[in-house]
Amino acid sequence: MSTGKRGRPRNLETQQAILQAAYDLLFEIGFADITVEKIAERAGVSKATIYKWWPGKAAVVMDGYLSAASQRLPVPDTGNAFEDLLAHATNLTRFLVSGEGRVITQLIGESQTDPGVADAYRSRYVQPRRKETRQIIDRGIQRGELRQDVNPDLFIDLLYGPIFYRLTMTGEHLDDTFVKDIVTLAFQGIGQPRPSKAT
Amino acid sequence: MSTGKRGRPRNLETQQAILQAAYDLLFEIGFADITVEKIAERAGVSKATIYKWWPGKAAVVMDGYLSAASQRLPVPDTGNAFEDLLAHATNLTRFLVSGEGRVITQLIGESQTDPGVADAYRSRYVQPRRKETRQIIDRGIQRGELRQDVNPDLFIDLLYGPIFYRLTMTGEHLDDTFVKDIVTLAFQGIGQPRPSKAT
Amino acid sequence: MSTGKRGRPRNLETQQAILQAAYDLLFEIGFADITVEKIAERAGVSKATIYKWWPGKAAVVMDGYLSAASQRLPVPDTGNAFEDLLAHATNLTRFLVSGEGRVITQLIGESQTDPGVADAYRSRYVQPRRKETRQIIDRGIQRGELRQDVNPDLFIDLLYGPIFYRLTMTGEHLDDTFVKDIVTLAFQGIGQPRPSKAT
Amino acid sequence: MSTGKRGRPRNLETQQAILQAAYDLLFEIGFADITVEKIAERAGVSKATIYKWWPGKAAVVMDGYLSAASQRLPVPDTGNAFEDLLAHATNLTRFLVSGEGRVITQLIGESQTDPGVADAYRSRYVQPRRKETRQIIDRGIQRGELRQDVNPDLFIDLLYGPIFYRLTMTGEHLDDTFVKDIVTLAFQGIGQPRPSKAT
DNA sequence: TATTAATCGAGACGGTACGTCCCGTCTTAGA
DNA sequence: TCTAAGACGGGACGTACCGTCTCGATTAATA
Repeated sequence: MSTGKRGRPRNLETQQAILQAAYDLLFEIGFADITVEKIAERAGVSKATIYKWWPGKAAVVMDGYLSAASQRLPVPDTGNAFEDLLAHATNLTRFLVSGEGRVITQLIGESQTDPGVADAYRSRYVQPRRKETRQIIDRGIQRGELRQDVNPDLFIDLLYGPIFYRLTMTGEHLDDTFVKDIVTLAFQGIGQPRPSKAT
Repeated sequence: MSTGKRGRPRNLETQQAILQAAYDLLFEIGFADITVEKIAERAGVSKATIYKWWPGKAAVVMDGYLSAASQRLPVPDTGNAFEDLLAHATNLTRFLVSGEGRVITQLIGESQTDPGVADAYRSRYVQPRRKETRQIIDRGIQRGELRQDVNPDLFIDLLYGPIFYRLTMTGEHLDDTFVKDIVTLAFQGIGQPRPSKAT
Repeated sequence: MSTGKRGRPRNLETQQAILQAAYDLLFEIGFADITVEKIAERAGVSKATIYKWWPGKAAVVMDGYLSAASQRLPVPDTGNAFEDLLAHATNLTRFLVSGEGRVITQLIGESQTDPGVADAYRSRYVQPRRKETRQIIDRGIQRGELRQDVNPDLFIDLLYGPIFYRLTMTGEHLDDTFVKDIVTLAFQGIGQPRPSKAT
Repeated sequence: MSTGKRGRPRNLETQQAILQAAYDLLFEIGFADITVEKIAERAGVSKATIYKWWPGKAAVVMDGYLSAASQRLPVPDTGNAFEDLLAHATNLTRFLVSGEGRVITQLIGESQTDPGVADAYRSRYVQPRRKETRQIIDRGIQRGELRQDVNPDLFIDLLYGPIFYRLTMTGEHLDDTFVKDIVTLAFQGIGQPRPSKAT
């Protein structure tokens, strides 16, 4: 009875080399200038091997990035929701504007056109990050620091949306001050504070 | 006296035909499948003419889109900032999720990689839209409906960031309900309402 | 043990198809109107493949011609040098003025400008032909019919030079009579015959 | 009559400038690399003007060469046909192998494909030269130094054919020795000298 | 131990689009 | 009226990658 495991097994090192090469190239020459041929050459691998396991350049590069970039941001837990969210958002922003995080915009860009890439990005990057952030928010809600009458996922959109909006669309400066302003504003709301509600 | 206008003048119709062709193709086959050759063929124009005036496909297509898409969103003025912003954001969102507006994500995607395209997009699309929105906000501030102690540009980031965040990154559903929720939340803030602080 | 034959081997049929296509086009539309694209299309081959093995159109066409045109002229051997040379020169001339041989002038033309083509033409066409002719001449010398005090290669220049001179430069009529006249004259010399020298 | 710029046919200067530019370029970059645009630019003339008077690059360049290269070779007249022909052929050869004359091969090459160029070359270059040479030959015939029973035009073919044959086809060395050998051989014939015919 | 099946490097190949160059024509402004 | 400047449609150039396809060599599990 055959287990279907005949033949030369897939070489793990080869896959690693491909992903590593894709990752390195992402920083060295950028997504747009990457080609499957360059990945193959740097990995010391044949093009056919790459096409055997991935549908194309975008998939390899995204896979390469997601595999390597598992260095999670720390999830702060100071006992104060505002402090935690501010710290987290600040960390994220510092990462995004660093050379390291800069490649993310390119992958976001590609994912606008390539559904496979978009899927991978969302399931392997966005969702996990949201889960982390939910921890902070849930703690804040439990402690009564955050509203309880609203779907808390919206909090994430409201806090992180503006950051990515600047990053990918307006191109305006992204720094700690901006993050602090946005987080503060998101906490307080843009509406005029109710002047002595109970009056 | 030479006006510097020697030689056969640039044919305006030709440029129009090119931009129109690029625009049409954007909807018919999508950004990724557009080629300069297809634009040239459809416009009844030679490739060289296109390359004479634009550096490449991305530039033509972006130009074609921005030239055609001058159909401005109406800027509501109901006398109430919340209503105005909600209406405006809702209109924008409806446009973005329509077939018409869907192409925008592709251009945003491309602009992540192509600085020229990003510049064009920001100066000819983002900035004008922000100016419109500033009118609403300024009116709201003057009427005392919106905070006066914060840079009002942040309001825009807080309101519209989440919409584009969903559109381009999380891929989650974008509908009127979400917009209403976000606008409402942005007004109130995510923080627990101060329980009659002054009491 | 590796024979250094890694990779997919070069497809012989492909090369044949390219050379054949180039050869056919030479007769159908002439050298000037040939393009690499036309060769590729007719051969059912991609342009890149052609450029991989030849530096350009001229090289392919010349190669195509030389590969196909190995139909050698017969080398007569009647026992008489004059008869042999006359027959050979007549055959050559008839060939040159035929549709078949007419394309040669175009290749000669191209070789004036393209050193690679000139090299190929000389080593694969001119030299072999000269070798053939040398056989006739050597026999004539051995039989005492031809001068023995002169470099016999000059004989070839003297006999065949005038034929190509008419063909490529003066454009005057080339026929059997002319060949006979030239061969006869080359045998006798243009100088006044020594009037009974020994008298 | 007027010496100023008034009423002076400007186009004559223009024509000269075009022909001069074509001629210069022929030496500087060679026929193959010449373009109408380069001629126009160097002549300070518009392309349209060139196309108004010539059908294309080959025609202009050939015209430019033939107009400039009217520096005739001297036609020697020593009283001896052999000496005259040798001197003339030597002069011609020296000219042909010089940088100056080297461009001729390129024009001969082009004329293999372009009938207009071939016509111009033959009527304005080849025929005049032949006429000159006929003078020498006619004198030789009258003096009894050259055969009288043969069409003297053949003499020219026999003498000059080999020179151009080397120049354009075999690519072998062309020097004074070769010329002397060929002229001598053409005088004597390649056949074994008649051993005292009348004996 | 030999067979068999799969992996893999190398690289040829058909194909598509690139961005450039030049062609030959045409259109305007200026002398 | 002639012509320079130069826009334009057209066509071919030679290049770069795409994704597919042999090859031959390698590698283990199976027989």
